[in-house]
Amino acid sequence: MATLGDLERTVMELLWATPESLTANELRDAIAEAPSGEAGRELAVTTVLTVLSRLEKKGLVERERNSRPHRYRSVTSREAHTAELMHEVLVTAPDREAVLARFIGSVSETEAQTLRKLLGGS
Amino acid sequence: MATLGDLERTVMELLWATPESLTANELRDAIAEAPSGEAGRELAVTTVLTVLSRLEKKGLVERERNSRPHRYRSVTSREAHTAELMHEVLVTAPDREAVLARFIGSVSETEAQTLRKLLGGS
DNA sequence: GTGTTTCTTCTACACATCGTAGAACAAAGT
DNA sequence: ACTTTGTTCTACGATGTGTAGAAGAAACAC
Repeated sequence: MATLGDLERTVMELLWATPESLTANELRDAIAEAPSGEAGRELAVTTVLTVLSRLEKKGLVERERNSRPHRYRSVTSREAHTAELMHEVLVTAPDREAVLARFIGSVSETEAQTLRKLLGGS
Repeated sequence: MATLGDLERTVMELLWATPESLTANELRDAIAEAPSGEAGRELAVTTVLTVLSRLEKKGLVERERNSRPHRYRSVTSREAHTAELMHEVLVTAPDREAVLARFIGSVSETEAQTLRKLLGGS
C-alpha cells in the first residue's frame, strides 16, 4: 500500500494540480509559496529532487530525462490515484459487500446522489 | 492514516475473525498455526503483547484489564474499519465526485449491483 | 575548449515505525 | 514465602521519510 509522507504528499498535490510538467526548482518555489494548506517551507532543491526520485521509484511520477532541467509530472490523475487506493483498501476485506454497505452509509447525500447517477438504472 | 505492519495486520485479522476476546497466548498459538495465508511463525508472547499494546494505542484494539490474562478484542468490525479507511482515502481528494466516478468503474458488476440495491431509489 | 554556472546523483544522518524479544516487575496459585 | 504466569519496560535492527551537503555531469560563456 503506497503510503506517502508529508512532503511526498505535498509534491504530489502540486503535480496533480498542474497540467504541465514541472522542474524541481519550480516545485521548490511552489512549496515555498505555500499554495494551499500549511507549509511554507524553504527547502533545498536537492531535497525536492530526492523526494521526486522516490516518487518515481514508487511509480507515481514520471520525468522527461531528455529535456535538461528534467521535467516531472504525475503518472496518474489524482482522482485515478485516489480511486485506486480506495479499491486497494476495499479488496483487503473478504466481505466486500458488507464493506460497501458500511461505506455508502458514510458518504454524504450529494455523493450518494452521484453514485446513483453513475450506477445507472436496473 | 493508520497503516498497519504485517504482524499488526495478522493480529487484527485474527481478532476480527473471532467474536470472543483473546489472550496474548491464544493469539500466539493462532499465529503459529497459520490459520489463513502465509506465516506460521513461532513468536514470543512478548512480541504479541507489544503489538497488542501498539494496536491499543492506535485505537484498534481494546483490552479487559480486570480479567487476569488480559483479553483483547477489536474495537470495530473489520467491515467498519475498512469502510472507514476507504472514506478517509476518499476525503483526501478535493473532487470526491470524480473519485467516486472512477471508483465505481473499478468495482465488479456484482458489487455495482450491491451498491444499487443499497442506495435504493430516489 | 577551459571556466563558471546549473542541474543531478550519491551519500548520509536524524527520526519514526515496526518486528522482535529479553529483563524486570507484578500478580496469582500452592 | 515460593513458584508460575502474565505484563510492562527497554532495546535493537530494519525500513521509510525529511533533510541536505558533496561530488559528478551537462550546458553556457567567452
